[in-house]
Amino acid sequence: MSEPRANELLAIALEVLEDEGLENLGVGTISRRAGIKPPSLYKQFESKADIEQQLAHLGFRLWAETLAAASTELPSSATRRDHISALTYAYRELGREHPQLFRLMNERPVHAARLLPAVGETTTIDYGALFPSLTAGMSFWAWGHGILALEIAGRLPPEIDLDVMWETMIDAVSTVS
Amino acid sequence: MSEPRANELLAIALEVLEDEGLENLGVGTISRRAGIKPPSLYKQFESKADIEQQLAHLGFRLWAETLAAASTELPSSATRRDHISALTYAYRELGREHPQLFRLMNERPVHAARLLPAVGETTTIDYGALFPSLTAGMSFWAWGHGILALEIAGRLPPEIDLDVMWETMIDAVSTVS
DNA sequence: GTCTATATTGTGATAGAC
DNA sequence: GTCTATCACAATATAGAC
Repeated sequence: MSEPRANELLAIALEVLEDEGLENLGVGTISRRAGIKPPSLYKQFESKADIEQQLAHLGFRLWAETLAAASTELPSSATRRDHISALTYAYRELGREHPQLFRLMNERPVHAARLLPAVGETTTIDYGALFPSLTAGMSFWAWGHGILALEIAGRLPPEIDLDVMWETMIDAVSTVS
Repeated sequence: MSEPRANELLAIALEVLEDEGLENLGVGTISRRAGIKPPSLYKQFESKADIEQQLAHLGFRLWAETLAAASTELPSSATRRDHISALTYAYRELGREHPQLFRLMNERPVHAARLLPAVGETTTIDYGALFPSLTAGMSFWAWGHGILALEIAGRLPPEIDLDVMWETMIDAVSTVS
């Protein structure tokens, strides 16, 4: 199921994902870059869907850990705005470093039952203290998600200032009671 | 290039897109539903990419016209918040009625040069009067886009209240100077 | 405008030998 | 863990007859 070799191959799959794009992630492209033949992949993974699921899992853990680190690294004097700002920029940076992984994680449904146990352990942020409600917090998350998704998709005109778009978000979210 | 028959086939392609999903839109599925063979499609369209581009074009026109209508239908006594609210709900409704078209339009770059002439004519909303700047307006658009994208992708937990997410957005956007 | 026939390429996946 | 060989499809696309 999860021999050491599987982790190597998963790292290679992640490279392929980012270098060649979500739609070109397949057993052919992965095995080619790994220097092996497609059938060899099936000794480590059950199917293509299995590979994608493990990549997504890896992504959710990366996101959770990175955001938690960004928040806990702040001095105790940090304001609520500081926390929102730090989380926002960490989120943006993750998306820019792993745009295709971001797509893999967010363009399809998530099977929470299989995912949350492993990810939940690394999530130490008290979102309830930061946002008026879970729903409001999710709405703000959708804002960041939307900016990132549009940027990654190449849907924003080149003349607009992305930094200002993010600042607009941070300002608005920070001033909401 | 654009005989009457092409419009019929484009309407059928739109049905296929919504019924079978963006990843299953192809010359096979379209021609099957049209009751013809794949080669016949190539008399009306240059390629699969051509079909997708025309579908996207149709989508951008639909969006522009529907949003313009939602805004101009308001009474002259309507407040700024009324306009934002009307635009938001129209946008949400469009995405819910055409989720796969929404994906087709937004998950890939847009070739503005080919698209904007036809769409621009139908856009009669003065966004400059509604939002503090073009960039801020785009940021708010990204918010709606994000909520819709996450809803369509099935990424939101079932227990959260989508209406409240949208209201959170409308409230925040309306109170920004 | 439609068809048959075909070309080309690619996909995910399995069996079984080494 | 790796390979060769193969399967079963499905994809976009073209040529040319009707």
